[in-house]
Amino acid sequence: MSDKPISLKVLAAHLDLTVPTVSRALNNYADISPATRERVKRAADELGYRANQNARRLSLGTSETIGYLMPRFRSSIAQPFVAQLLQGLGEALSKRNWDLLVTHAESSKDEMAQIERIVRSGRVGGLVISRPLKNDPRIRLMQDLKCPFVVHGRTGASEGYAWYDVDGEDAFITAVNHLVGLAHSRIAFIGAPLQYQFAQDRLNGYQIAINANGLDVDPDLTQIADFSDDGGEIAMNMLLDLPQPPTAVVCVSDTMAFGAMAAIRSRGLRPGVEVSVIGYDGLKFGIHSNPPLTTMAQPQAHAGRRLGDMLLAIIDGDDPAKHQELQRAQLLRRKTDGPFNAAAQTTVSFREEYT
Amino acid sequence: MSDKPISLKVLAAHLDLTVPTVSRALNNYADISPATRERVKRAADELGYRANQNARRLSLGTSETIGYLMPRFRSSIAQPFVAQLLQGLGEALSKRNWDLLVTHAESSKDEMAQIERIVRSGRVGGLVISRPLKNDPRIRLMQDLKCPFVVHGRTGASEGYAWYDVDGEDAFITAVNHLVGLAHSRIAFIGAPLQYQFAQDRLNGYQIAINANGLDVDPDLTQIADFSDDGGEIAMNMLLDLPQPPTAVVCVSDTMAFGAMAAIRSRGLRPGVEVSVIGYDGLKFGIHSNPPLTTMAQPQAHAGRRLGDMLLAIIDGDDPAKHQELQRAQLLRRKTDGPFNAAAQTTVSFREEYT
DNA sequence: CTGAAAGCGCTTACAG
DNA sequence: CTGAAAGCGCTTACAG
Repeated sequence: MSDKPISLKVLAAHLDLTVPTVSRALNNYADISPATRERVKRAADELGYRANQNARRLSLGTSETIGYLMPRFRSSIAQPFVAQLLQGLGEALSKRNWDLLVTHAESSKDEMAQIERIVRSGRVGGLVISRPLKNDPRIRLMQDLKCPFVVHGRTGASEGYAWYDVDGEDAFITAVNHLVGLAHSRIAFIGAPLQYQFAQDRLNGYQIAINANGLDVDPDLTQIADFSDDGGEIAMNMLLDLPQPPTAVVCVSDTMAFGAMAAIRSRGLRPGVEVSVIGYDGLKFGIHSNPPLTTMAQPQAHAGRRLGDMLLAIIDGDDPAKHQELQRAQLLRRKTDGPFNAAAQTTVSFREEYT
Repeated sequence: MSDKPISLKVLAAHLDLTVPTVSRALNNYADISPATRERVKRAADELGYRANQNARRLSLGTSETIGYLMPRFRSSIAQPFVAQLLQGLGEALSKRNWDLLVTHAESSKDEMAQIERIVRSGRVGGLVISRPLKNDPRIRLMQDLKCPFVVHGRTGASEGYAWYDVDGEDAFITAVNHLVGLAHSRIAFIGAPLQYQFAQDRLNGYQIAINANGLDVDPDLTQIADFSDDGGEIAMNMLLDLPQPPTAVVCVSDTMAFGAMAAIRSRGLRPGVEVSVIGYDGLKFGIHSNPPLTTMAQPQAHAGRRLGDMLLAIIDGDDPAKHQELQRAQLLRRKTDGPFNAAAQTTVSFREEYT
């Protein structure tokens, strides 16, 4: 095994057969005698023959490749799960020997151009789109291009295309109810810009649960900030500066929750004691935060595998609208969800009033 | 813009020109009249023409794609920087419109087969290999296949191929010297299995610095464990169970350091007070650990970009041996490196002897 | 059961 | 400056 890859022509000559015959033998055509099929396969193995994919794909008219658009990130802490998602996708694709193409774009405009390019140039037979906006132009584009795709997340109008999502509304209802069960009544929400549908879904869940439990709907308790730990910290500081600060807060991501905890600690308060915090994502790292973060956990590797399977099925002709999968997040209790207590509440107010 | 991608043939017919002429116009051949070149380009834009890449690449005899082998991971916390590395690689490749193919493998044997397959099938023109073993069979394989590659890290014999690495030996000398400067004298090492060259390099640095400072070379102070937070925790527990436990520890990764801190805290000790801890990687997340982790930081996005640039240069014909780049890690002080103090030392011994 | 023909959609000498 | 020819390495009807 070495040097130039060996072509079908060379292999055929070596076997004293014709190129098409060898091709059919390798591809298990029924009309090839078992004897020669074996002979061909053996020789192919010995010579280390591998079909040239560019040629094969040109002939077949398919790229046997799917694309993944990496979410752009502001904060370097933001994407710990990309590796897991890619691994899951890879597993799904490898069953059929498809390739995974990863692209990233600097801006939304770049991204649109990028999509158009890789689709129209036949580089991919399908695309995975992450973290959609409420009204995401990429979805419209993919539909125009008539290229199969699957979305990790949902848009506002989630009909007519394939997606895999975790129910953020449900998760935040669960989180708020859990805090209410711990006797909290001033519960705040730290969110991300509402252009992202996931941010809206989670806010909806928060609001539904607040109303259902008959709690104050104080607009000051809803803080929207940059989707990063710094954003979480800033938002939490705003909340703690309120005349009547919250005793508990739910955050749209673990990363934002880490920032929120930093703000809480910096005032001499203890997450889970004076102020409860619940994150979202279930990052393994949350075990090591100070203190370990209670969170709504979602399984990322599973997401990758499902996304890959769905996309392949659609490429095979399935109706995209039939592939919509909603997972539920699970409350993962660690150390930042504590019971409300009046003493702590006083401490908070005290600090705010007299310092 | 919609439906079937439009071919050169259709575009040529539309323009009343022949296919080769249109091709040359699009590729800026000098022997095409400026007038028709413009006319062709305009039409191409209007019709949304994109050259079919499978055809183009078959004709050109190049895949214009490089491959990245995802490191396999035991622990889900282990790969927070894959996304950053991919982003850096993507940036380097996008300058020339090359694609990035990502693969993963279940086992080392699978990985070898995988490499052989994607290289011989012409799917990639080059490969990025991560986290090499001391004597890594993948490197030999790539050389046999005569396929350009670049290694993220180094093997034992690092000659003759291209690599980008951070100097682990130097980093651990720096870390140990820093602790010595804080008056520590019993300094432990928590490492990963020595089959990985990076694990060996970092151990070497540790040993060099221990000797250079004339400290005890107590073999019990060197703990090799699984490359994960759990591994770090187990190793730290072994160290704390020693008759004379260390007052400081250097860890080969931030993840292992997080585990070590968990072990320290679980005994009622404080990282950075009773036991100092220095990690390696500079994960942003370390800001949020308990307490914030002091670490030897390396720049990951930069690594991706450099790796991509080097590989492209080699594919263009550069001598691989000329592309070897060694970065230095920087000490990033947060809160886990504290001065040695006798009182703390007593506390540790006390706990161990009487409980 | 195997061979001879045609085509996938490009690019690149080679003519004129 | 543009056209007619050949080829990249496969696959798939179509003959025999």
